[in-house]
Amino acid sequence: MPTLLQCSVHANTTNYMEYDFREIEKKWRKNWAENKTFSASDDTSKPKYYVLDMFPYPSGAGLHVGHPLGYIASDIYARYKRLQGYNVLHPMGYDSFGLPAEQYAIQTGQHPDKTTKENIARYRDQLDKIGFSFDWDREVRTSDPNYYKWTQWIFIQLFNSWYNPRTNKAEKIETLIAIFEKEGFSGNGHDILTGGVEKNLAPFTAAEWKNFDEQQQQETLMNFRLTYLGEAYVNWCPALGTVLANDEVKDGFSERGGHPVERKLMRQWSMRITAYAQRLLDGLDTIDWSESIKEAQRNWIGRSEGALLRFQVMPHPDLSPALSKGKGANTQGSLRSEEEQGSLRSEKGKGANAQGSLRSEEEQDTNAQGSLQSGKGQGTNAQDSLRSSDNKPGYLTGKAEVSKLNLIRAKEMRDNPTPAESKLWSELKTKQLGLKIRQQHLIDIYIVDFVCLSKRLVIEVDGDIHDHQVDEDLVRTQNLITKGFKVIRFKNDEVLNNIGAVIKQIKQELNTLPDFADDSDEATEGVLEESTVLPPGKERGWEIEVFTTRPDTIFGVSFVTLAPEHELVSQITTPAQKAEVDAYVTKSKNRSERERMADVNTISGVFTGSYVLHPFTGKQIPIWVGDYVLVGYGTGAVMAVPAHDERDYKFAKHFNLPITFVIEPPKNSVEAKASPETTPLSFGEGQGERYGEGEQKPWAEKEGKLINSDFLNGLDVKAAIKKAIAEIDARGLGKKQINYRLRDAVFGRQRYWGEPIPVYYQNGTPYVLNENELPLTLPEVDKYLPTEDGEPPLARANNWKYYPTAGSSQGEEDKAGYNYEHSTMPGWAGSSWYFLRYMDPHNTGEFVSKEKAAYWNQVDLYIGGSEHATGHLLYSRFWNKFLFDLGYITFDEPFKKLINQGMILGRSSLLTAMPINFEVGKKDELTEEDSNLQMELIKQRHFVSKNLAKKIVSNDLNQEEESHVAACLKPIFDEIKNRFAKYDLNEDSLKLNTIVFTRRVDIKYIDNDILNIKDASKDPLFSFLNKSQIVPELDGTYICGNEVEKMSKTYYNVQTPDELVEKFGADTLRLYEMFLGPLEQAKPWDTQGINGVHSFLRRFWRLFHNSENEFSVSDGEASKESLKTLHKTIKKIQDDLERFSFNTGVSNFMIATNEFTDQKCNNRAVLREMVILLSSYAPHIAEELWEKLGEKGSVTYAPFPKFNPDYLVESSFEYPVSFNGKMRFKLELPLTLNATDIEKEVMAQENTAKYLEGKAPKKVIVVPGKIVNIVM
RNA sequence: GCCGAAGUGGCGGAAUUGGUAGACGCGCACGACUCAAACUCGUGUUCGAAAGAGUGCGGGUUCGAUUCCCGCCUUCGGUACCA
Repeated sequence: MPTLLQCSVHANTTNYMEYDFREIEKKWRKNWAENKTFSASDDTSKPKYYVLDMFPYPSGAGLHVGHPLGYIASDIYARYKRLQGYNVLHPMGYDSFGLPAEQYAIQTGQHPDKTTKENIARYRDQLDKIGFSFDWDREVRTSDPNYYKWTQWIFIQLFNSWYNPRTNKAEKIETLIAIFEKEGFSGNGHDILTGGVEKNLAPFTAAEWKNFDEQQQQETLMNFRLTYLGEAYVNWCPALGTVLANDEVKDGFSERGGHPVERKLMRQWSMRITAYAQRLLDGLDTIDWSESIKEAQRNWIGRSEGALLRFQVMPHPDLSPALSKGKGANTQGSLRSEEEQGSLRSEKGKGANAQGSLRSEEEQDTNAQGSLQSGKGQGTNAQDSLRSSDNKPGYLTGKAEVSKLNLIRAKEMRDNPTPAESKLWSELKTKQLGLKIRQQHLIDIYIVDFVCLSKRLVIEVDGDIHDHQVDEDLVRTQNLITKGFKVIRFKNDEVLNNIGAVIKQIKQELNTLPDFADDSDEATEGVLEESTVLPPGKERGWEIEVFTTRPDTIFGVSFVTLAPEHELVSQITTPAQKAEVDAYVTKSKNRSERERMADVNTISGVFTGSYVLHPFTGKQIPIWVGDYVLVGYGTGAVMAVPAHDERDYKFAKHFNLPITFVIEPPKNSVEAKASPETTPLSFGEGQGERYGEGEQKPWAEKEGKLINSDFLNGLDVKAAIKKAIAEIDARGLGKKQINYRLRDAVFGRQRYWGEPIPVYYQNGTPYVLNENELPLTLPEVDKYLPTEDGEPPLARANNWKYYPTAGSSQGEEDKAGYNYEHSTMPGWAGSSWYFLRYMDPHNTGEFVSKEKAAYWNQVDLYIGGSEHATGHLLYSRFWNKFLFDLGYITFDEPFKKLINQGMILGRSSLLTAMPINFEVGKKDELTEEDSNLQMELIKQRHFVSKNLAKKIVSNDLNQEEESHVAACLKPIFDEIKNRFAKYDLNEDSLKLNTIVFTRRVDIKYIDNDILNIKDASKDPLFSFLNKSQIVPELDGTYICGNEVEKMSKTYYNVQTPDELVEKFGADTLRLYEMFLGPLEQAKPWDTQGINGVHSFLRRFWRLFHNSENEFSVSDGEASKESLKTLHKTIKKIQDDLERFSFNTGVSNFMIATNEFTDQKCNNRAVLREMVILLSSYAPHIAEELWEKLGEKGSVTYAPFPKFNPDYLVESSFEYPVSFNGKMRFKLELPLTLNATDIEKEVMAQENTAKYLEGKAPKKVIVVPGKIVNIVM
């Protein structure tokens, strides 16, 4: 071996001519590459093991020592599994689309592909140096068309699929079409609905579906596709010119680049991840991930169980008829976020139809519905919503609330009048009044008993009334008044017993009223016959829909709060409140997310002037607007229960709104939790309602007994929730509901450097490409910037259009071609399925073959940073589940075990920077120039070595140090004395100011905390050192302080692996990174310790060599001690690997090596096993020694040593003898002794008597083979 | 605020099921080798002079607690008016 005798860099003495890691590592890197040592075979007869690292983004900065930490751990494990005989898949590739390369391209004009390739080359070079056992033949890059062809293909599969709740999985869209053709679609209640987004889609019959034209069908299907075009509020980043995913935004700024982000409504491709919310939640229980990541995902999905509850709005008489119109507006009430967005857009449509109060019902109905429907976030605009009003079901239109049942009931009402109604009608229809009176006539949304349209007089006969009917009648009356009607009421008794007086009163009323033209004869009657259907006896005004997890507190509702963006706000605000509400809404909308976040404690809100009716008590409840309610969650409206919710409580306090306690905390809880501030309340009858008494606090816990709550009284919270939901459901006020915080994922980016979305538009309708037209490659553009009219960069591409291939049935437009989608896919697209491509990276016919996917299956071990907790790790689970549903793969979860490596923190070196003081007596006489100079000198920092600085601050200098510091500062003080003497310089004031600042200095100028002043001051970055005085320690060294913080260029604390590999070798680096501490923990980087690990490898090397550095091992029997050391080590190493405790693994190698050194063991058989053990941690040195031992082939595939416990059997044990649990001395005893004998032996000891101090032991605990404890 | 993780020498950390606290390494001190330095090797190194004390703090369970239980404090990570 040439390496053996060659001198290493350090080897200028014979003593140190040994382990030449540079030669060894170079040699084996080459050997592995040439022999493709780590190539994974697809030999399915062997057991497989899949070890994966998180996909790196090849940034221009290259790797620092923190990056390879996880790669080293996974590599050790992969190599361990190979030793165990597994067929190991351990691939690596690059997530190579992304913003930084594009930003660089914008700045420099360089094609991002070029910079990306350069960055990858650098990454590869760095990775190669560390000796990873990646199978590079399987490398994938997301920006490679051969790869993104399949990303596009998956997009198409998602587009062509929907989520079927009946089967609870994704299916081809054809199965949905089959359902439409057979059953049609029956609206809200239809169980093929998913996700909630499309729930307001209008019902249609099978026949109607078949009659839809192409566009209508496409629009309808768009409601169900798993990737769809829709309008959504997005995180828009103006600086980057693109939208960002929620997880790419941190505190209102972009994660990459730190630019401000704002909310904006945009037409976007989205992924219906919400369809999988429940399965993504359930799946967490089946995988071996850290609890913190699972918890983060659970929070992100944010499931909450509760009830959807409708509150009827009581329109205020002051509300203008035009505004108050709109039956449609109430039917769905408040909306989810997507809907909300739509409602903002639909204003136009709404305004357009809301003209007269007496247009035909049908028209009103459908228009209002249509405009509302358009808000369903399905990528429509105002035009669409207008178009949709022709009542053709598309995904925009539809009437949700009309049911045949109601129609029948309405007719029944008319056909079966009460006796009183019947009696009155017989009088009125005789025309004795001289005016036309109508019976059971529809006005707006109400069926009135009788009406004279030409006089606008409504005559009502009340049945048996009870309390809350009064309130409902009040609403009805008020509503009719706003429509320009006068309402008179009679009781049943009056009609039945005194019909004459009733008729007389009616006549009087009619005489006093002016005439109106009765122009609605046919129309209104017709409507009544055809489509007007109302719930019996239940009039409807607008409704506010709220989501609550606490339906049990329904009787504690004292107000309802709407989000400022809520669509009903503008409609229900009374004229008196309008100015105030408008101002508030405008202010809230303009507040940035960040502002709202920073300002959570400021309570703000405004009263709308309107009320809702309590669904159970009929009480009036004020409607407020408050920005503590978020439009994006639930329905954008809350029922406020201030007594049992912190935020509601604060709001109520602030605006002095009633607080009604409805839950009495359990007695013991109150006592336990009571503090002066939370004095238990007295919950007696009549005490329920309180107005802002300071000492009362909300009780938000889910325990206690219900009070002041009618039918819920006495129940505990859990039971009350159940009963409340049941009652809400039974009375048709709402229903049980599960809500998720998870939003659909926006899938488009207005950027160049990403996968093109394989879609073209024909008449505005999006179509996906055919599979054989993939990949749709990224076109060339002149600039990587948006066009002048704000289109994404892809719009710049020349003549980049879709020309249908054979098979498409297109017409004239063909020649011109169709426009492609101009946005590209987000960064997470390619990384959501890459783990599958590694299984079959060169397959040109499929994204992965079924057989290979079945064999390689789940990733057994996945290592990466926890920063991907809610991004990548959620999206890839989603895609995996989707591909599983479609039968392409056989596993539902992609990553079986996940380990998050902790961050390696940098250790920044800090200079202690101190300013100086000096005062002048004649301040006023300072020239401007000198005054400036004084300021400058005072601002100037001087750098004092750490230990001296400490003493200066604590005024602890000795004589010698004092004069040393003075000498160091003399030049600057002399200068000051010269310059400022004439201003009556106060020389006593000339000293260091003890205010201490710090300044970072590059760690490359630091060795063992000592600054290399000479080199550092030559660096332009630290030229300030030249201008300042430097005060070193007495021995002339300058000692730096240090601080542990993130490794970053700006902190000058970045340690690259390259330098360390150069200096110590890859094996040392690998061992040291593992040795630092537990893999999952964050830990500071400290280069000092690397020497210890390096010298361990040298000692290990020396075991195989004699003092002349010649390879020398003995062939005889190993000593008993050596065998014991070996087998102890085999066991420990294996145990540590199994529990991913790599740091203790390294320790155990050191311990073993120390022991072998002591034993002077160079036994071949023992050392051979040690080489195999070490090979996963330090593969280069292991290969070299393996070869020297005369073994054939790579150590990679040697069998892992077998642990034999026989070698560890001991005949005696050194018992620790404790007194009261405190170990005092040790005693070696044979292991054959039983407890009684051990006790006897211990008690016989002199030492025992000494520690007993003459007392008799109370008890002696003996655990054979473990411990002796004497209790005194 | 909520959720998660963690607090052990001068430093990184070990102690796997309740059984000798501080393995291993760094640093430091001393010694050997050397003209000398580096390297290497050896010895010591929780605090305390000692008795003794000691794993963030205060309690508890136990013969025995870094480990289990209760209550706090601090640090780090995630998340945040989520109804």
